[in-house]
This record gives sequence, structure tokens and C-alpha cells, in this order.
Amino acid sequence: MSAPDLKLPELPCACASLRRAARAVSQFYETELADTGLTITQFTLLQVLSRTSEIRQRELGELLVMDSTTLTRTLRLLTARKLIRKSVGEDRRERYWALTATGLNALEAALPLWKRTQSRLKQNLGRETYEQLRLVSQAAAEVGVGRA
Amino acid sequence: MSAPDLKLPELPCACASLRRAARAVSQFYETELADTGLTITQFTLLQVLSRTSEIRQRELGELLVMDSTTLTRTLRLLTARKLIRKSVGEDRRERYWALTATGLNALEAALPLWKRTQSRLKQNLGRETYEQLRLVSQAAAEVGVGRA
DNA sequence: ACAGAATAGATGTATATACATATATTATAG
DNA sequence: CTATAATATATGTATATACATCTATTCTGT
Repeated sequence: MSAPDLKLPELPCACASLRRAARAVSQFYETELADTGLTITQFTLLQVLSRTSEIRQRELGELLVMDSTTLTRTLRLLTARKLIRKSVGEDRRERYWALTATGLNALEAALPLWKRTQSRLKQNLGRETYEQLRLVSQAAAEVGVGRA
Repeated sequence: MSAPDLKLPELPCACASLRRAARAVSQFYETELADTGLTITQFTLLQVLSRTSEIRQRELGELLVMDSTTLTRTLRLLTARKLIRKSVGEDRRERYWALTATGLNALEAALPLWKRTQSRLKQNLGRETYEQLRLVSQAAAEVGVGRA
């Protein structure tokens, strides 16, 4: 038992269905991560930066399939809280981003709650569905990659 | 050949991965549906209403796993364009929603482009992955259902 | 070397999303 | 029957998202 209750009707549109799933899972994560003081978007940025160190803003956008203007605003919020910092590249159009010590602390403080949330999601969905969610999400993220 | 190009790195967080997929697929749909004058969110609302007729606002929110305050704003935009209309229930707290004739026309005008977009997504992902996307999205949408 | 194209990022604006809270209405306890 | 609780929706505020456009910088063809 991991899929309990009220059946939601199927949505005919694959995009609508995916967006609904993203809302549901995001609501779950946001609730679980509330005490960290980070949204799931902000947590994700910190986690990505912790694994890349000194990454170009453009690369961050590509990696997250996030419009550059969306990224500008998200990075601004984290910068204002001194969780991340930017440096200008040799090419002075480019910005390189990295965690600050404060940001690393915030991330590490959030990790236990995040891990618990992942576990709970896996429990709720069942291992099989959870793994397929990972695989399908990965595949779907690449839908638009070669331009359109 | 349906999965071509630049490999995106995996994200450790299932929620981050799902959100990235939702951004990618949404960007694809928004581009394809641009000429309809509807966002994918708005299209979805019209499509749901075309299949339910006279549904309570609260039920709409539950069906879409959308916070009631989000729904209030989305419905307002569609109402302003006279694509939908509300009526007050016997319980005067409740709002019932339905398509207008204008809204039905807008939906029907958008359907061919939407169908083409669904086909293209299926082509891009491959039939197998596409079907799993549908199944997994449906399952994931029910994650938070029994409260939290 | 320089003009025009290309690229990186920022800004203005609009929609999408949800939390905290407020208002209106209905249900319920006593 | 009324005070209080519960419910349905709306409003204020903040973040998330992306398009059109702008500025700054670099690249490229001649």
C-alpha cells in the first residue's frame, strides 16, 4: 500500500498532467522544506552549485532548462541573502556563480529534511513508480533541447 | 531516433527533476500553442470545463491540484475575456463554472494545434516514454491527496 | 581597424503559483 | 436560536516563470 485515495480524473493533455504532477510534488516538498527557509527552487540552485562550483549563468540556465530571465531573478534573491556570489569572467559578459560559506551552511542544514522528503516521496509512490518518475523526468527535460 | 542531443546532467532531487521536465514540456507547448492566444494553463482550464460543465470552483482546484488562490486568478483572466462564466450555487459561497460559447469556440479553434503538439511530443519522446510520462504524472499528482 | 552580427545578461511586463489572512455564508453545539 | 466553528472564495504579498526588448561586450567579415 502506497497509492491510497481519491482518484483524480485523467487529464487529456500530457502537459497539463505533467504540470499537475509538478504542482503536487512541489507542494509536498515545499511543505516538508518549510523550516529550511528555502523554496524548492532555491534549494535546487544551491544543490547544483555545490556540485559544480564556478559555473556560468548561461550553463546554469541550460542545465535547469530555465529561461535566462527567470534565472536572473532567482539568483538575485539568493545573492541578496548572501547564499551565493558571482564573479565576472574573462569574457566580461559572463557571470560565474558559486556558493558562499553561508550558502553551503544553509544547504547542509537543509539536506536532512530534503533526504527525508525524498524518502517519503519514494514511500508514497512506491519504488517502481519513483524510479520511473526519475527516468521519465530526465527524458522529458530534453524535449526541446535541439531548439525548435 | 527520438532522443537526439546534449545530455542534461541528472538532478539529485526528484522534485527538481520533475519541475525541470515540466518547464521543458511547458516551453514546448507554449511555443506550439502561441498562435491560439491561450497559455497551456488557460487551454487546460477550457478543456476541463468542456468535459465537466457546471463544476464547483473547489472541485476544479482539487482536480487540478491547484491552490484555490491560484485558481481564483486564472479564472479571473478567462472571465475577463468572456471565455468562461460563473454562477452562484444554492449554497451562496460556491461558484459554478462553465464555458461560454466564445470559450467553446476558442477551445475548438485551439484543438488542432494542441493535437499536433501532443503528437510531436510523443514523437520526440518515443511512444514508450510518452506512455510512462502519462502514467507517472497521474500517479505523482496524487502524492499529497490524503492531506499532510 | 571597424561596422554589423552574435552573445550574455538585465529590465519591463504579464501570467502562474501559493501562503497568510480576510470576508461571506453555512453548519453546528448548546 | 444564537454564538462559534467550518467552509468557499477573495485579497495582499512574495516567488517562479517567460516573452519582448534593452545594454554591454565580443566576434567576424572585409
